[in-house]
Amino acid sequence: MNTRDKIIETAIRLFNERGTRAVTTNHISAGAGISPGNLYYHFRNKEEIIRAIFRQMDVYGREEHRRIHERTTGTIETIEESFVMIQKFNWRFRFFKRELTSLVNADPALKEDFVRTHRETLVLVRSSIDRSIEHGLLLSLPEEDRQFLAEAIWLVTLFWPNYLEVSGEEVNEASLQRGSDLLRRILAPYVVQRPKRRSRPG
Amino acid sequence: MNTRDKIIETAIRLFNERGTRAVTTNHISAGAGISPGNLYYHFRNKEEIIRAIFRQMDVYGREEHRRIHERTTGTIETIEESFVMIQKFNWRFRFFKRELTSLVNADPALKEDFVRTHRETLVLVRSSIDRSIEHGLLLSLPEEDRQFLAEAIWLVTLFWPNYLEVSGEEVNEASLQRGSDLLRRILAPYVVQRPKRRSRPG
DNA sequence: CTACGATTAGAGTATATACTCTAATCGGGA
DNA sequence: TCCCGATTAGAGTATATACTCTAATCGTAG
Repeated sequence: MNTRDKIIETAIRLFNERGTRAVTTNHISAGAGISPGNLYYHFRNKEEIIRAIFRQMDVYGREEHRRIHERTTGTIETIEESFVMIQKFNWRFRFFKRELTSLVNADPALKEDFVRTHRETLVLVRSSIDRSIEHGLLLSLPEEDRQFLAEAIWLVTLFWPNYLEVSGEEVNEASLQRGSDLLRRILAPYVVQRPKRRSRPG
Repeated sequence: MNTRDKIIETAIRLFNERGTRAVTTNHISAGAGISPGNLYYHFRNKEEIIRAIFRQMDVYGREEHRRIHERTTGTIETIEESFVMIQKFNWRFRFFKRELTSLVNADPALKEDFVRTHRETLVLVRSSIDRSIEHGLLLSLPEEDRQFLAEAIWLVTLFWPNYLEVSGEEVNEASLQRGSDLLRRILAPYVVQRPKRRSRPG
């Protein structure tokens, strides 16, 4: 692993553990086993490290989205699966979601990048809904309702881990599953296959 | 206004403007027109100021909740009204919601306080749903679904301003209204008197 | 090998920031 | 009036932290 990547990996780890505030560039260089000077040879400043992490997150995220899109048939089960996949992916970058609002507020460049990705994601979710409707898996909905449904899904996906943390709940397999359940219940009324039939396997 | 309150007011203003990270205790004392020594006579440290702000928020919040509870008949309209009221109240303490996860993660005492309030609020929302069902305004739902509905409502209420900010949208009357709309659409399927007859099968 | 650009070390620095200390002042009761 | 505790001023300090500087070393093309 080259020095640049070592810095990024260490930063992700420390940020996840202690938050961007508490972690200094000197901590990162020490953690990566390099000198502060070396760190600053690769990054102009701390903000740039965070931006680089976001860019990596973005690249992985797009891959993830593509994978989800490919295997998604539009059934409620695949939507749930996608949620779980996204949460697992987010776990690696959990500090970012945790501090999301502060981070994007503190760095206009980062905000711009995030907003772009955010909008693209919303389009993806929306198109997934459209597809499900076309395939007769979801009830036909007017344009406006589709958009709102997409936003509801994305809001829950984006903030569920934060919700857990501020609720005093541990973020683990089980509690993430609850987020997935919540999503299912939000979607349930729109699923063509009668939603009231709650005798799933289990 | 006494010195202590002056400090709190100034801190709220500056935190809202620039975030807790960028605002120093010296900024606060300067902004309040007092000396740093004086500030530290009233508060042991910065964390204590934030805790004091939360306590104030909590007191106001409880009043607000009581008022909402009194006038709420359980119709979808009053639920929307409550959302808007809560958002307006939150606006005064917007830094707190913005940095919510970081703040509670950084201060265990604050976290404990917040979690308590959070749980109480969830109970309130839940009882509001129960009441609506009893009055025949919402469809009867099994226990589990009620709880999830309460959580969905509270999650959206809690994170809607954050969602707007990270979406690159301005937080204003109109965008807050969209949050209220979202909430209505989440609830719509459970409302007994169908709000709008849509062209949907069933 | 040599030259040389890329990389790295690590001591060093300017500044910021949370917080302290002591003396002064205020305000109200005796 | 004087006293005395509560309050306030504000210079001062220890520490942290982001970042710099220069010299050393590495890797590789010629």
